[in-house]
Amino acid sequence: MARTDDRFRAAFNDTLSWIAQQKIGDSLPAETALADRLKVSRTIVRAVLAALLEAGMLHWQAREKTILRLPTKADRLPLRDEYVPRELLERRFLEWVLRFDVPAGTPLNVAKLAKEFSVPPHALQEFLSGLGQSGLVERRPRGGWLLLGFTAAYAVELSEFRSVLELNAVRTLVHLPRGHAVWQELDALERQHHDLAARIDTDFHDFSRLDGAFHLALNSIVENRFVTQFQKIISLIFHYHYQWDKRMERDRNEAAIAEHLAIIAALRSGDEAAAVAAASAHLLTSKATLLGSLRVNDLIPQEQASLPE
Amino acid sequence: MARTDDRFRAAFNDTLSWIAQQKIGDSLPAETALADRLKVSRTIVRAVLAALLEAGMLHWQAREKTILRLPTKADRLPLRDEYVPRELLERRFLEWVLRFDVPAGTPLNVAKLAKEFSVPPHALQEFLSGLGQSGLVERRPRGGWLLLGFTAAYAVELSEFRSVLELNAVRTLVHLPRGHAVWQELDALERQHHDLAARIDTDFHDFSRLDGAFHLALNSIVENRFVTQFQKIISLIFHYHYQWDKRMERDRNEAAIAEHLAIIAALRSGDEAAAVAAASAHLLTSKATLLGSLRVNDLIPQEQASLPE
DNA sequence: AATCGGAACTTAATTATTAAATTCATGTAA
DNA sequence: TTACATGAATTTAATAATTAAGTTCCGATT
Repeated sequence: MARTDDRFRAAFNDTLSWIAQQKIGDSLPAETALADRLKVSRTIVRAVLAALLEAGMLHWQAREKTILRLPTKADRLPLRDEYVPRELLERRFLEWVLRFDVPAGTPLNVAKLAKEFSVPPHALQEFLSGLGQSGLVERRPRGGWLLLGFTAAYAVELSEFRSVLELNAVRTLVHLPRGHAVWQELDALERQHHDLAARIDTDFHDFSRLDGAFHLALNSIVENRFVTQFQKIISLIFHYHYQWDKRMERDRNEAAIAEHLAIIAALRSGDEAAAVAAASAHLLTSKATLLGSLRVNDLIPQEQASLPE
Repeated sequence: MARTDDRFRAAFNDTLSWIAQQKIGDSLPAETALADRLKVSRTIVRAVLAALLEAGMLHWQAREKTILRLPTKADRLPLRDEYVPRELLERRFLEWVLRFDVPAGTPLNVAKLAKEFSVPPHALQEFLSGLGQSGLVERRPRGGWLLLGFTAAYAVELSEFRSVLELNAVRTLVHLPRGHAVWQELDALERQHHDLAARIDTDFHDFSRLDGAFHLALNSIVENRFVTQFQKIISLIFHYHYQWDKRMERDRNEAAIAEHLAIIAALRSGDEAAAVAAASAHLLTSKATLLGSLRVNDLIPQEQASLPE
């Protein structure tokens, strides 16, 4: 077989559900209307109508489409075990890589991985191609992929790149007029930080989310597709690691809250040097934390094995 | 047919060439040795040997491989019109896009484009997936690609991102010890700039290359895979545009030389603020030039058409 | 003992097939 | 007559099937 007919099946079942709410003798809307409703092309609508005709549920001649009988459960078409959507694949793959089940430098087997992640092989291929940008994975000259992996060097460079982008954002932000929406956002974030600080002993887990929101707010003022794109990768990776390194989590988070508050204060002061200094300090802490979490997971020691060419 | 046997054909022809230099009755080396020499797997070597046997050129039994006759031209296998290697595809595609034979917002037809660029469709697919990073192209939800194109907004954001990265490099560079190799490099570049300035009336075309070398040198001190990766895209795009916009080329280049020299001087002074200022000025000029080249090519006016969903 | 050869087994590049979208032409009812 | 519905053909891309090439394992030979 070639392409799957999942789309047809879903449309067919949806149509059954709709018919079930009608009466015998009612007629169905026009093909285009059905297509709109089902969000599919007319081609599928016609295939559905043909199937209904075949099942004796419909009288269909030209524009006349009359319901002959109501559908039963047996009429429904079974859906094949669905493939995982792309976004979930991304999550799973990153989790798999970052979670170190895989040593750096291993060749990836597309067919096997595809099965493991329950996606068609070419979908994985495409995903990996797109991942080239992240530097986590590399194409080998004659076929196959190599997992470069999340090494210490990678973490360092990622952190440094993050600093470059974020300090740039801070430098811009500090000079923005007070009317800019970002200041309100920072006010709200400040309150949330104070709030979390007060109940840090029990709720320190909530920091990961707040951290994400804080850095997103800082960077939101830079409207640049390249920055945004990298921000996505960066926050994903930092997010994952924050979640896993459980050592001293409460204390780390408490300290980070203080650093965030210091940054907000420095930004408000309008003093660029002070804001940059506060942000730098926090970014350094962040970097150290990320590296620490690698050590915990025993990922640091071996520098990437020599790659087979 | 499935996979091509180009690799086999090439190996076969190579082997013929080698045999032609031997004498009848000589014997061939071991399979592994041949595989090493031909840079292919033993599977192919054995296929080649089998083909030689078939052609009556070889007596082959177990380890005995004796040449029975020397090959003629007729023995050579014809190679199919070869597919374009990936790198050339990249060049052609970028040229095609940046040269705006294509309006922004057009859907791309993979099959057709693949034919046009003489690559197998799936190779183009993969290429496009990898191009996602550049923001020039976008995947549509249910199949197909959309060329976002090289719009004015794109050029602006690219320039600004470039500035962020390059100013960061400058900030680092200015504090490097005088013993660092980059200072020698800058000395050499300075000489080349003076040299070109002296013969600018005739040789202004040479500036494009010198410009590339200068910016590469600045950024070379930042050892960061993400920076490097972007640098590649950036220099590619700027390079193309410099080549095409022929207005005032001599004057523009002369001015740019002066700006480069100012940057070098400021870097030498060790004054970070001055260096950043000089670099900023040049980056602004660069951005203006890039935008100007877009205007020349009539790409600015229409903001991206509303994209079909 | 070290290397070579035979052969099965993996892996991924390419082609072929099919579902679905789109387009164009034609017909019908307001 | 005109707007909209239908019929049918064409185009497009997702998936499966096929085949070349790479890898590994094991027994044989020097």
